[in-house]
Amino acid sequence: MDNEKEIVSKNFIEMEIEKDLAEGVYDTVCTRFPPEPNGYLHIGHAKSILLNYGLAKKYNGEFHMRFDDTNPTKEREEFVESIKADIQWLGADWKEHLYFASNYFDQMYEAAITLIKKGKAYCSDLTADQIREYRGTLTEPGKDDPNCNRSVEENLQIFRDMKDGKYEDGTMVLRARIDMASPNINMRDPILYRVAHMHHHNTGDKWCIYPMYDFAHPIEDAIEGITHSICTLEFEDHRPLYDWVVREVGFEKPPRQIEFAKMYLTNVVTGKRYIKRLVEEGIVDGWDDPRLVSIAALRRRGFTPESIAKFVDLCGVSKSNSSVDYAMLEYCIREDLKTKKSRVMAVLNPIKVVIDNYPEGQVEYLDVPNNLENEELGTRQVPFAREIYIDSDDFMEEPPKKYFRMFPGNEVRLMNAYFVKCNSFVKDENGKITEIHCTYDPESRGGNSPDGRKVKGTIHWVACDTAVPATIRLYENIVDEEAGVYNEDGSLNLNPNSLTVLDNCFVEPSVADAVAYDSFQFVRQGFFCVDAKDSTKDHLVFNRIVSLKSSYKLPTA
RNA sequence: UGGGCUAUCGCCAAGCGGUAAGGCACUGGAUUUUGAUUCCAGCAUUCGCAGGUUCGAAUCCUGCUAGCCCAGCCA
Repeated sequence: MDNEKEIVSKNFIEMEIEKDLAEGVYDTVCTRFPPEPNGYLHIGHAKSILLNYGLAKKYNGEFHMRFDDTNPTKEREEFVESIKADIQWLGADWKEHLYFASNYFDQMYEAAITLIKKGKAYCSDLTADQIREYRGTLTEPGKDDPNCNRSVEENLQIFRDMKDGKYEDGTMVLRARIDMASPNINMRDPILYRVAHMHHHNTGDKWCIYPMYDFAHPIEDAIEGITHSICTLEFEDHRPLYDWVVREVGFEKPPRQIEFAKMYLTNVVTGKRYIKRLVEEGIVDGWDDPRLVSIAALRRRGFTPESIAKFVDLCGVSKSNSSVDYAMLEYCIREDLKTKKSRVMAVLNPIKVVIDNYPEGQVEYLDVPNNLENEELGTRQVPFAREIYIDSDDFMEEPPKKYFRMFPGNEVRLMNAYFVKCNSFVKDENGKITEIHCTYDPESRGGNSPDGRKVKGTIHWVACDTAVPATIRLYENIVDEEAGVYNEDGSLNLNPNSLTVLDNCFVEPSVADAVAYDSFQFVRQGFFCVDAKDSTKDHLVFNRIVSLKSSYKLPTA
């Protein structure tokens, strides 16, 4: 229509795809997300997943889910299940296209035979150390492997023997014959197959030789009819080899590899090995600890799939290494939850307030809209009584200028309830305020006064007798990557504020009906998510997703 | 001292020879039953640096500089 204000520019990958389509290089688009099942997915993977899925969708193509399980030493069934769950949660639907690289081992084996027959691959009994020496260095060319001129027949025989288990691990490899003097180290006769007598989670003990990534990946893509094989920048140097493999093995309409920059979040640890250590050392309580940025952690912390999709979209796709502000992620979840979720009341640091002129023992139920910006969310009944809790931040004995919450003599609005005026307060022997006394205006029920008088402040509250006790955990990101995840002596460099537990909180009773993992906006305090892991009927546990912007700060001067 | 890639506002990011989009963050001001939201305004005379070509360059050329990646029988 004519209200298309947003002119969304295409990213460079879309440009390439459209060029390929226009030039007839490919007729359709087929993308894939090919993780190795060796850990949990994190926010960085979300970008790749949503990018590949989005591209397939945009060009009416196919999106494949494929486990790149060519190295049994690192892979586990547990991870394939968690990865599938995370991708489904993100909404990337692979339909019937779920694949395992290990299911192509036969074709890969045949492809290797083809190369051997063409004289493009040979078997080598050099040790790992020798292979490294022969490879040369970044600045010096390598030397030919003494095995490189073995006859085709002999290579074929040795390769079969490798497959038949006649060689021990590390005693024989299959190498591609390319160019030991190439300035690109990846082209210096890369290893195609290694021997590993290992049980594989999918193929069991059928194989004792396993293909290397550089050989397997292009074949996997080609077999599935992938058109655009999108990966991260560190594989740029591998592209010539990728192209070499699909060409020499003889695939028609071979896939094309395109690389983009990984996404990093500022001050957040995304490295698998660091997270692994945090988990193993018990610093966090698992891969889904809300302080981490694994997909599972973000889910538990309360992020929605939509918020992550928006985030990925906002970040864009490019080839320059970058680190996105965490504030951007927070913005996305705020945007998403803003109109979708109920806005409920909670008191994080309670102070008791007694409304002296409210009848003792009376409880009335106030009809409260769940979200003023979204009428579809309806209303709920919130009990009001003579004794309530308010947040200690919402009262000051001696307020500074421009403080318009509760203080002696000031009238404020209890949100959706009544106007109240503070008359006095009680202190204990330490000078701590223990109780506040107010009077309310019965005419102001619902939060408006018939005489039209205005109040500056609106504060949240919870009736004492019906309040549900809660624990609220305020998570900060666990590690400041800029300062280094680990110190030089190996000790952990943790953010001391990574977890603050408030265990004397109260929330309004309607929240107790919450569904697991549902999120709420607590008035003034920000967005929180019920933590299904630790909540009970009578005691709710919340994780904070994000605080609202610019809360009131006391003037410094 | 080899090869590949990247450099546009504090952070992302458009731009592809015609005179610097947008978002986040931030700062003002208006509205407001959340000091939120919404709204309106402000926010790069300049595109890593230095030359050159051109009527005209962030965009083309040359030379620098900085950062990232590559020497796993990992992916």
